[in-house]
Amino acid sequence: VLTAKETPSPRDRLLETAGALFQRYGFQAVGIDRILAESGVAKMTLYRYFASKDEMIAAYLEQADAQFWSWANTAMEKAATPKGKLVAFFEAVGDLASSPECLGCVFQGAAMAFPEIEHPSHQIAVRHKLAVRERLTDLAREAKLTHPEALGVQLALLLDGAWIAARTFRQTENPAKSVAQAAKALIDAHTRARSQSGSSKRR
Amino acid sequence: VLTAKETPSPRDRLLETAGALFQRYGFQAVGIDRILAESGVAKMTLYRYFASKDEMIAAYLEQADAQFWSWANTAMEKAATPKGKLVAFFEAVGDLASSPECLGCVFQGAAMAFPEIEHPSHQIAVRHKLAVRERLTDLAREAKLTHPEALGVQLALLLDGAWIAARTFRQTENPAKSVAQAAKALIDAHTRARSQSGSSKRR
Amino acid sequence: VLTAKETPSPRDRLLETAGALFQRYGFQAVGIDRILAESGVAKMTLYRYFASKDEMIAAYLEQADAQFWSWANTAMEKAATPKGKLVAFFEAVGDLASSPECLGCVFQGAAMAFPEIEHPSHQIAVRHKLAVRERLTDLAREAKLTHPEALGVQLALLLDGAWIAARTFRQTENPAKSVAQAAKALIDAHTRARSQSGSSKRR
Amino acid sequence: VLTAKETPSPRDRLLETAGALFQRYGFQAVGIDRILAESGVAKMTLYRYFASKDEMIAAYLEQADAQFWSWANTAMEKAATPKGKLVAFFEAVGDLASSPECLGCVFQGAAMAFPEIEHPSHQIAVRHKLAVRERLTDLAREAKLTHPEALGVQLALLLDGAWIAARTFRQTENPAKSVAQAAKALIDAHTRARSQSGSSKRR
DNA sequence: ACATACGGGACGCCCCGTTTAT
DNA sequence: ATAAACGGGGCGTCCCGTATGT
Repeated sequence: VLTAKETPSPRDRLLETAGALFQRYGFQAVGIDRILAESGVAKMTLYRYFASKDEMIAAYLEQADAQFWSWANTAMEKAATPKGKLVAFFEAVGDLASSPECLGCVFQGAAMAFPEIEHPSHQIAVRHKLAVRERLTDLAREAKLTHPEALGVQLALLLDGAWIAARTFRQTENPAKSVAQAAKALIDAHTRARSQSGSSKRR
Repeated sequence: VLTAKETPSPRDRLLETAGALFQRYGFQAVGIDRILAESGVAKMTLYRYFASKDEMIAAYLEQADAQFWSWANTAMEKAATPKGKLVAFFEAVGDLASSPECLGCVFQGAAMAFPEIEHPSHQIAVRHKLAVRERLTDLAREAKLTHPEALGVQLALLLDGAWIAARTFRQTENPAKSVAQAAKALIDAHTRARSQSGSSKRR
Repeated sequence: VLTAKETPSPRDRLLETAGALFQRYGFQAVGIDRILAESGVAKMTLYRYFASKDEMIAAYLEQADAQFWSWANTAMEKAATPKGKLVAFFEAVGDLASSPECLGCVFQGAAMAFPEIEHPSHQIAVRHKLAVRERLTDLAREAKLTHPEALGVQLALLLDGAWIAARTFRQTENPAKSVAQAAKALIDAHTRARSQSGSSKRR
Repeated sequence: VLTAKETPSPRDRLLETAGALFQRYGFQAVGIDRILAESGVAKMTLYRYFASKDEMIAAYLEQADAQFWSWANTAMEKAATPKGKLVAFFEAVGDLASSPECLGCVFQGAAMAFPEIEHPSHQIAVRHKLAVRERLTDLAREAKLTHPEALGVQLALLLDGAWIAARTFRQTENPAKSVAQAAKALIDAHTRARSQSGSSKRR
């Protein structure tokens, strides 16, 4: 009934150590030797779990994606209505992104470190961002907000702005806390009957 | 009126070549040798103008900052009122960030590539972002919008979201175009007499 | 009369497989994993019989020493006189060393692969070579040849020259066949009454 | 008129350091990192002179071949007649091979370390050994000895026996000194008018 | 100012011999 | 007995900054 709980598997140790280093220093600045040294794992062990450093990065990103959704769902569970979930989510984002230990969004880091869109890790980042946008759009639709697709896109922009702000301004002048207010403003703008965005008349 | 323009100085050639490479591939992925090869400048020449690669990056960022303001001012000149300038700016951002040749914001790239906030290039990025926020706040204040500081922060978040989106989604599903609509919504929210942001009543 | 012969013991399978690989590719180029894979023995089993790869090599060399003497005695048995045994031995050596499947002398290989004379495997090689020299000297003495010690040394040199030639020239231009003629010449030189070797007159 | 004599070129430093290490420890036991550390040469410099470790080994062997002939010719110059040259050569070999600092023949080492005859370094070793045999045969022919080809082969066997003995027995019981006596015996055997070698019947 | 070389170091991927868990 | 893990090392590539030649 217990399955190897005292010592986490080398794969998990690798991903955990690598993830911490990647978040703090970036994918390119962290060499596998450092990951191995800090995780106490042998080099051959790494290459039996992952074919290359890039694959380890991809595996880490997949895991981070799952962890993000777990965190996001937990944050949204506290609200009952779709609109409440949206607000709760952005309040949680604002709290997290303005906390000093937040290092930003690893998917942004992956998209920056691997600029070629065909790169597997870049693709994972794109898929993650699209999924987040989709989720926001779905909530907007469930909340009967006007132009849910446009709102989803706008909220996604705001979200990414908060993450990059968290990384840029770590302690000082961190603007990420304002993301919740901005999100509420956008939601409110799509709550009123008279449309502002979308196809009303302009653009 | 300007002299010696047919042959740009080695320093300018270096910064131009390096800038193009840095934007496309990132600061870490571009080696000094490639910059030299593509610019046709000798290595010793580089080190007579810049003490190190980092200093060259810093010089490039300073130049990019000036170029950004030149571009931004040009975009805003087309409008007469402060509010119009804000809108014009975000429309220009939306056009640029959603164009396929846009590679995102180099200051974000610098902040990601050099995560330590004490790093000179990171500091330049922070200063740039603070200056942009300040400019947006000033325009909001000049436009007599409510809570100009809060609006400036929110617009800055939106702006960074657009830049990072431009880098992440290059061609496909690029959401950066929506930044103008979102900005207008936030501006509108701060135009109404009854405050939405800040401490009024909330949600 | 001998029991359990259909399934040789893991130890014997290891030594046989390892020996074949060592002879062909050398001690350093053959890894433990390959020996295990080709012999079908588990790794732990190997380390239950031998404390290390070096000890397995040593065990293989001891076995090869016994096999050498078995082969040599068989070759010499065909002659009745000590001198005849010497000649028969070198004729057998010439035949073997010039055959295409001969891979040379493993003791030479051990002496080359482990140059430190204190190394156990090097020591085994030295002892083997000394024993061969001693045997040749004894036969020379029994044959009443002049200066049997000197002749033993010279014949040993010739013998080693044949082995190394067998390894160097595998198929083409193999000179090892000439070892028998050379040995006979040296034996003849020590058959004459008037000494040629030793301190006769010159340096 | 002087061409960079104060500091030997990196290539020469590499070959000298590598040669000393290869002779003492063998080709496989010496890694390029150790060669670089002991020679004070950068890794990239090595790979600008040699495409691989194997090519460096081959270059070292070619240089060793030239040095061998220089040494051999010097030894043979002291004698006037072809037969005297043969004797002088083997006396020099005996002196060198029995000296404690002699580490044997690097071509034998190459032939053992790279057993495949197609391997470039093995080929160099084969060519070296064939050239030595040819030289001995030529001298035997010039000396009007009987059956010069057979004598050349036999002397070559003896020579290789001396080299391998020098490597196997370093200090103790080194038999290499006897190579000169043995060579003289073989030369004497081929000096007499009536042939000893071949098929006659003996002496 | 160019061009080439160099030293030093990091890194990626791989393999080896050995030990420890299952 | 299967299988995984581990420390250590090896090779080849790359990069940065300096030092030459010239």
